[in-house]
Amino acid sequence: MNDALRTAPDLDKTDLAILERVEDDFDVSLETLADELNLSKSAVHYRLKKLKGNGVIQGITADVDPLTFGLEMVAITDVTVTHESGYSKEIGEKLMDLKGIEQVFYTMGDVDFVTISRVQSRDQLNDLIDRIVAIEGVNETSSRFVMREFGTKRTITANLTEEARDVLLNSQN
Amino acid sequence: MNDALRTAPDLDKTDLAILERVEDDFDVSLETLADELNLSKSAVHYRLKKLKGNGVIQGITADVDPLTFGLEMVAITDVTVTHESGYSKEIGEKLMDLKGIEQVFYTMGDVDFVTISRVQSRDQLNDLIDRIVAIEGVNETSSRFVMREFGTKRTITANLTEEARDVLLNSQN
DNA sequence: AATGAAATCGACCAGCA
DNA sequence: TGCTGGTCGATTTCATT
Repeated sequence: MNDALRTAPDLDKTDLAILERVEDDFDVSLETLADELNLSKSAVHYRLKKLKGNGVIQGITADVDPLTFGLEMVAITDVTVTHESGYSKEIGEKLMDLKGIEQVFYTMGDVDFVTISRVQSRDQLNDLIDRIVAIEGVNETSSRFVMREFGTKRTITANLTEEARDVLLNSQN
Repeated sequence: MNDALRTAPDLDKTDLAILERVEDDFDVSLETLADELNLSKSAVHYRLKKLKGNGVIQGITADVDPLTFGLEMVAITDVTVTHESGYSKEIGEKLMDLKGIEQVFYTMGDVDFVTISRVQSRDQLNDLIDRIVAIEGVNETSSRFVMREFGTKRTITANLTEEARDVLLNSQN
């Protein structure tokens, strides 16, 4: 069996249906889910609890509007580090610790890190870049402004190919 | 007043405290929140409902573990489009519609789009890139593999600078 | 793994500061 | 407008199958 599926203890299509629903919107009543799936409310609850317990559902979070806080500017910044410094893990963590940085990726190739940050203004981005460069081992940075963000689709289930779905459902069920 | 704050109807520090909590973990009881904030359960509920109503909280979602579904490969892909095609909006939406693509950014500069995708394998990434190139108006692509992802900190409140906090709290309260 | 009943918690309402 | 306490409905738990 695929090593990557080791943490996926036999999900069936009911679990998948639940996940698809709550990943997009957790504010659905058990009754609605139960009706849709022809199950009792308790059964749905039982499965949800199990999915939380085994880590398939990692958490329930509220999505807060960035614009409410004036965070209207997004930048993608390439960060290169000095080749002597093998401290990629430490540098990555220090980048994550900076206020304004949302995501940090350590990549293959000559650009070492890619960060995505959300700030209020160009000044704030300049400050942020100063703090990036101040990190020990960081060589140089190069930033691009984002003009438009196409609705972050961070739903895992929506990103599954049909083949991936089938593999999952046929593995045990 | 800052135009960007037009949608932020006078939040006070209690609202901010609630947001910080539920943005990280919505699975916290009203009673716990009420105790922490020295408020009644009803008051917390009242504020939460308001925050949902005015769009500060955009939704409640379950975070699903990508590895459960074998989605262990992340790629950052630069997409350039032909300069004749002014259909950036359409192209961006078509990119978002592709299975595997999580985020799409339209940027300033010579690289037009940056996409972040999560797939199961190199083959799946190749398929995805084929589908990207097949989109009308797409010129060429260039991908980088992500070797390490430093914990996506997608909490807005955690990314606020002290100054931003102060501006918010002093604006009305 | 699923069910129904019992306990607990959240959602809503009327009234009040 | 924001809060309180109380009521009702939903969710969580548990014994049982």
